Amino acid sequence: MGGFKMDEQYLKSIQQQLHQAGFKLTPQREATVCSLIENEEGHLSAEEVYMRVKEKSPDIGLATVYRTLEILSELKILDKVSFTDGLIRYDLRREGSQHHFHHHLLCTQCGKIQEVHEDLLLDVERVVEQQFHFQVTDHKLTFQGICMDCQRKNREQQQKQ
Amino acid sequence: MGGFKMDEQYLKSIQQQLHQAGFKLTPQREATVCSLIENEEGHLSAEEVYMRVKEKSPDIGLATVYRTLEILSELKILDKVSFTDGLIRYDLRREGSQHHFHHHLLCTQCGKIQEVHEDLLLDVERVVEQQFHFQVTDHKLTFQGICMDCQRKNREQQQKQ
DNA sequence: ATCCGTGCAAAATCTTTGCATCTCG
DNA sequence: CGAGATGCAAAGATTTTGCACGGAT
Repeated sequence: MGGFKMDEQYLKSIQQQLHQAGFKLTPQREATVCSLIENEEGHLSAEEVYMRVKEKSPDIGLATVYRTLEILSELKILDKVSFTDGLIRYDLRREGSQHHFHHHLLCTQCGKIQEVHEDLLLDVERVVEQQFHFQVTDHKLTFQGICMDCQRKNREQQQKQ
Repeated sequence: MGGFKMDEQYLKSIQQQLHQAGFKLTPQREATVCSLIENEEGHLSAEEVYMRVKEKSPDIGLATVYRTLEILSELKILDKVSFTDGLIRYDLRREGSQHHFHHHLLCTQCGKIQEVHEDLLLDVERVVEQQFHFQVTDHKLTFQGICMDCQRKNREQQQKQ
């Protein structure tokens, strides 16, 4: 919506999923979904989504945002994630409900979170199924470490000294 | 400590780590650590730890349990984890801070959580480091799916019908 | 008219903090 | 003895819920 490009296709697809599940496409829900798409990979908390939605639709209530996020989670359009602070954050599941959730790389130095959409766990899941007889349906994987930028900064810092 | 076997060695090691980090060895802290060891793989919440500690040491306060859990987390004796409910749960890190955190298998049918102490991510970490230039220091991996017991139950259920 | 959705405010949870007192080392 | 730890209660923070009203079919 706003100035920069909005993934209309994706928005429509989500609206369709809401509709097919019997939910109405209210302005509040549309505004919430738009904010999520505009901040894709932003890993926003409920409060952060609320603040962004409120810029465009000032009359919306925080409870409505919570209720919408809950619906979107149930429909597997979103996944709830949580990193360093205890806050629940919401992450669009672009891969769809039929694929496994994407991975995250969390930099413990700058806090940045990078997404990995390639599924790196196919082999590991085979081991889990064969060795532990556990039938995998999904996964959540986060690597903690130092991102490329911080590695570079750290090297530069060392050279100065 | 109570009726069943208590891992004295592990308790001592944790007390030593507390001591070396400059913390006092109070009865409350000992009771908290004991409850955690007795309920290893229990993935207890703060409230659940509190209730268990209170059985042995009725005068302890919930705030003290929170403060102790926070200290143990900082010392990497515990890891905070979170599964289906939003609650923060505490998981003893037996592998120590020098190894990567163990994996979890969460059964979405019965809610049981199984631990996998073998590190299945060595190859994947190599890919992450080479392909994404991300220097991995730790990871958190949870598989969702159906545990062996539920698979069996489901098969038996199907045969009846 | 009916059903669903909404905003507001209150309630419910979970967690942290301030402070007087106590205790380990 | 003194710094750190504790218990209690109060405050904070986050999330859920109750309820009357509103809007679309």
